[in-house]
Amino acid sequence: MSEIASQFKSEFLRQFAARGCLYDCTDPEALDALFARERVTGYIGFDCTAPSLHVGHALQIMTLRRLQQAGHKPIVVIGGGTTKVGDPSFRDEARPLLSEAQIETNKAAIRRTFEHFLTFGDGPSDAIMVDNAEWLDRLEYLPFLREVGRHFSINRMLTMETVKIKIDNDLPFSFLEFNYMIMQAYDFVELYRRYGCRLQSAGSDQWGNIVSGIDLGRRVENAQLFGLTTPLITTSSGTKMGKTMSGAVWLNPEMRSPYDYWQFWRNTEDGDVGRFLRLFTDMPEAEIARLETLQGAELNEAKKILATEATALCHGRAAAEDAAETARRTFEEGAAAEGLPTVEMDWSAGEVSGERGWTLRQADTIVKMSGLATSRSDARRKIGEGAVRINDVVITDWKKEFSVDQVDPQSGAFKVQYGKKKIVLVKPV
RNA sequence: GGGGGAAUGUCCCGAGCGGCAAAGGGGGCGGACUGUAAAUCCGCUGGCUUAGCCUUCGUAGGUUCGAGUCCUACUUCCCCCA
Repeated sequence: MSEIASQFKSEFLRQFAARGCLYDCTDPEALDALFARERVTGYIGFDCTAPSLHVGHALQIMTLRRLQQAGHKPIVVIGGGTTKVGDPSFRDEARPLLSEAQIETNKAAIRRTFEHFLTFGDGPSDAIMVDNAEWLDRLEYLPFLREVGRHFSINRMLTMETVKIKIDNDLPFSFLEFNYMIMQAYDFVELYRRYGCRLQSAGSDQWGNIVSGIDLGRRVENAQLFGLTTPLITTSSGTKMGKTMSGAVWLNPEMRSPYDYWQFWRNTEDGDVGRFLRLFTDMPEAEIARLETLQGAELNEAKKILATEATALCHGRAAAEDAAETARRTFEEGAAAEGLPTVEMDWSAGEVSGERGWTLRQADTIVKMSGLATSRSDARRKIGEGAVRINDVVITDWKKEFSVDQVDPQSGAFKVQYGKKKIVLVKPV
C-alpha cells in the first residue's frame, strides 16, 4: 500500500496509508477526491458485548482520531441496538444473548474510553457519539421489510464470507444473527440521513457489511457512500495481537490499570515496534524511522516510547508517565515503587482461625489476595513453580507465615511478585 | 413428521473396556537462556481448612459397591428421509 500512498492527493488518505492503517477502500479515487474537497463525516460502530473495549479496537479508535486530526468529523456509533442482535462474524458458536440490562451497563462503561482519543463537542470537526438503539429499537417489522428488506438479495447474502463460513462448516446460524448485516447496513444509511455521514470504517472482516450499507444507500437514498477497512493486526510471530496474558487487553482503566496497559506495549516483540508505532501512536514518521533502526537491547528504548505514547492516548499523558516511571523504578532499580497496582487486604479478618489468626498469614493467602493467583490452590501451584517472591525473597513453602510488621517499610505493603513482570503491592489494613 | 448422530476439564480442539480429577494437542502461564523481545528446552494449566476431603463430563432421574462410560426422559445442535 505504500506506493499507493504517495498517489493519494488528500492528506488523510496519504497519511493513513503511509502508516499502514489502510487495508482496502471502495472507489479509492472518488474517496480521495472527496477527502481533498470537503470535510467528511465518517463513522465506526462498536458493539457492547463486554464492559470495555480492548486493544483489538484500538486501531478503529485511532482511525477516528486520524479523521479528526485531518479536519474531518468522526462519529462513534455505540451499538446498543446491534448488540441485541449479535454479530455472527467472529465466533463459530452461537453467542449467548446479552440481557438489555447487561448491554446498558456495558454501554455506559465503553463510552468513557473515547474521551482521551477524540475531542467531542458541537464544532464542525468535533466528534459525536450516538447509539444505534435510537433508531433500531423503534423499527417496525413490516414497514422495515418493505422499505429496506426488499433491497437485500438472499442470493447475494449467501455468498458473503461470514455466511459461507457458517454454512460450509454446518455451524448454527439463526435468523436473528442473519439480520446483523442488515442492521449494520441500515445504520450507515440512517447516519447518512441524520448527519450526512459518507464513510464507514472498520476492520477488514467487516468489509461485507460495509459494502451492504453502501449498496443500500445507493438504492434508497441515491447516495454515494464509502467504505474503508484496516488490516487485521497480528504479531510478527504470527499470533493475533492482544489475546495474550490473562485474556483480553482492556482499554477501560477499571479492567486493566494504566500501568498494566503500559506493560502490554512495553512487551511488544522486536519485529513489531516500528509497525506498532505507526499504527497506534501519533509519532511522526521521521522519528519512527530512527527508532526502528535501533538494534538489540537498544530497541527497548523504542518499546518504552511506544508504551508511553500508546498509554497516553488511552489513559492520558499523566497516567502514561506515571506508569513509565513506576516501571523504571521497578525494573531498573528493583524498588517497590508506589505506582504499582495495589490491593488492600483485611489482615485481621479471614479464614485463619484461633490463636495465630490475627497476626500471621500464610504465603498462599497473601498471594491469593494479591490477585496474581485466582485461588489458594493456584497460589500454591505457583509457589511450587518457584515463581513467587514476597518482598523480593523467593517463596518455596506456601505455609511460610508472615506478620504485619514484615511489610516493606517504604511502601507499607508486601511486594508480591509472580514471575519477572507481575508485581502487586498487598497492603494490610 | 420419521430415522441416525453429537454434547467431555466453562479458552479451544479432542481421547475416554463401569474404578477418572479423566489421555493427547493448541492456546495461556511459569522456569532456564536473553534485552521486561523472538526462537528453543523444561514445568504448570478443577476447588478446599491438602498425607485427606469436595465438586466436575448438556439437564433430570434410574441401574450398580461404584457411572463421563449402561438405561429412561428432557434440552440444544448436526445429518438423512418426508
